[in-house]
Amino acid sequence: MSRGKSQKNGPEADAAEKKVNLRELAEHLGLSVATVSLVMNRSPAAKSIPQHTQARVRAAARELNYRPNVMARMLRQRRSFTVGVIVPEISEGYAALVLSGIEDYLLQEGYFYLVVSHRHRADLIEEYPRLLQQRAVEGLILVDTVSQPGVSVPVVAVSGHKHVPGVTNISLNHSRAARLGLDHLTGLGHRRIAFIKGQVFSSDTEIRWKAVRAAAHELGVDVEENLTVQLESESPTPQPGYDMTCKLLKKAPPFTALFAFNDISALGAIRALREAGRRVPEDVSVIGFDDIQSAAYQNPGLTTIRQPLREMGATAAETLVQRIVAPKNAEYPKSIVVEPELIVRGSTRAV
Amino acid sequence: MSRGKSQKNGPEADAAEKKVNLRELAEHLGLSVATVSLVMNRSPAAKSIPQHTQARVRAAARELNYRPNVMARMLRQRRSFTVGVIVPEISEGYAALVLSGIEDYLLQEGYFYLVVSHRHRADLIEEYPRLLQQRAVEGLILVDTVSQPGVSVPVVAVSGHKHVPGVTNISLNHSRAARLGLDHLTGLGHRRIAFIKGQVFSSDTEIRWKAVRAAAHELGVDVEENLTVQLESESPTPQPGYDMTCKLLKKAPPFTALFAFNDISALGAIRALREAGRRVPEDVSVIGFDDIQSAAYQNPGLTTIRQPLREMGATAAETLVQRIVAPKNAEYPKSIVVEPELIVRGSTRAV
DNA sequence: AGGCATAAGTAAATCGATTTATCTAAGGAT
DNA sequence: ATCCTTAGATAAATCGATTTACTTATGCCT
Repeated sequence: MSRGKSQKNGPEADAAEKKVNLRELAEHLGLSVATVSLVMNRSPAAKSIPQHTQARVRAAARELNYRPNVMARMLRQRRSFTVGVIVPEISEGYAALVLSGIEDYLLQEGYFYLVVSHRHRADLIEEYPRLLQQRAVEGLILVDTVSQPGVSVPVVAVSGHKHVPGVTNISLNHSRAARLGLDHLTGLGHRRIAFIKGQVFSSDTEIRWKAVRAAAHELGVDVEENLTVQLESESPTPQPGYDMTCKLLKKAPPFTALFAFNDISALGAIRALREAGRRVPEDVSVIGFDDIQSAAYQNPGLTTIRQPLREMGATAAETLVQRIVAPKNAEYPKSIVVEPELIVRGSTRAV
Repeated sequence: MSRGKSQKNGPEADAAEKKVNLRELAEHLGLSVATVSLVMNRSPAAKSIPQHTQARVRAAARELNYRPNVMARMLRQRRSFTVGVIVPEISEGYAALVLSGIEDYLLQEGYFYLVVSHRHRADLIEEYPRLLQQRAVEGLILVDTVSQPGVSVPVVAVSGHKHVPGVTNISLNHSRAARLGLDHLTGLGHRRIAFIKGQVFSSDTEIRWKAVRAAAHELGVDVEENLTVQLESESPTPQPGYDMTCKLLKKAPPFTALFAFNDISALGAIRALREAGRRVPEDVSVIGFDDIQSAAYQNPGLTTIRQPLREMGATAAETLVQRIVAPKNAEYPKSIVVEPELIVRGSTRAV
């Protein structure tokens, strides 16, 4: 209470309570709703209304605390200034960073967004695009989600790779990413490298794996079947990475480095290695992917391939907004590629 | 393409393209819009309409792929089925988990939510409640955000502690939490315990610190001024925890345990301790707070006081929805308290 | 035959803005 | 005196549903 604002501290405090609509404002002014609306929207048609009247209108609007009803405006303009965002899960590093980039751009442009997370349930992946469209979103951003939305609004897919009509894909330069990672490991003298592939449902799994094999081939590194495992569970925690590394440690020949699908699984891998008595990085170097916020604060700090996730989100939002305001059949980018960056920390070292 | 669905696979595929509205549907049926609306909404007033006609209406709606326009419905019913959520930051950890709980409940009840993050900027904390209300949200959830929203919709504050009219606070039993943590540390024989307090803007900082001091007093533990530091930066990373632990290591007398404000700062603390040559947990035990998802996968695993963040989010959403549908001046809970849990992992051990 | 119920459905108001086409009065030109 | 232009505004349609208060026809009862 000590520093609380008083609840009623002026004439406008009362006015703020009751909502006044355009008609009431117009009556108060002795003008028509049309005039008031034109003035409030600074419409070009308001040019014939003298400055004096315009000022009077705006003063009254402020005084009565007039706020246009968005639902009415949306209905009339057939625009919602809302976009839908579909993510697998909010509670993990990847999506949270992308969302934060999306938000930055959208709010600044006057849009809001509705988020839904499908947790890899196929029925929800099917249903949510429809549901959001019924909610009148003007566009959709899919984050790490493979879907054929039968939609009539613009769609931008972050980490999308399929060419689908109506969809702009934002993706990392995976060839370069793979090359960065393997260059780093081979540069440190590693030859026997284990790999953790992503879950089948992750949209980057396939393309990244292809890129890794291509890069390995270029560098003359063997990608051995029995040094390769694939994440399986849907858990957004490091657990799947832990599980698969345990499996690797059981079945696999010795290896000196591990290339994980992402940072989260790298954390699980490090834990499994430690428990098996293998030190990181002394015995095994581990490299992750993404550069989530806590990667820098692991012990040791996680060497990783950074994806510019926040920028990818912002770019997705920017592209989507451009497509929303563009004419119906305008051209649009089918694909936007962003560049990775190698972040060297303590989890990798020379053999 | 190989497993893509065909783009046009039936008569309804075309119908799905063009939007049909209520009037058109009614014309197609040779009925009035009133009748069709009553049937589609299963309104009690539709009881006089024979089953046969009702079936006909629904069949046509399906066939023409009729989807009611939400904006029109919202306008008429003066309901948006949307709530606003204000968080400091959509990053990993705290807010992400709470959001995920909020989403679980809201979607299931047919609500959507708009998220905004203020990043501790005072102007945004002021502005966003207003902005969201102009967007016609029916209620507001504040997550870890201290604010006096001058609002006319129900508000639920997760980790809110101030008694503000119109606000329901959801908070942890901090006395018990502090007691759990200190019981654990003293049980392990620790007496010289360092503390990291939260940032001044964090809504839990004050109450948690009071609780810690009270618990320490009960247990006969000294809380020494020069073993206490306070987080300062706004960064959502472990950096502030790192910085303050460095400071602690410089100025402070020796200590055997560290009680961090949250898990994120505990990670920074561990890094700082390591760099100073102090092993965790051999030389210093570290206990965190929150139990974020990666806490279990630190090396060592982080001992922490678990807040049921997901449940807190779900409870916040549930309470808010109840308040939204309740009559205008109904009673509502002023405060809901949830219980913490001690999670013992590898970062603490006996002296 | 007259009165009343009921079934089946509809007309019209309403939510609150936006926007186009139109109106009036005053001034200027001829 | 008449016509034209312009400034200053407004009436009314519209967006697409919801919902209340009716209407009309039919059947039943006495």
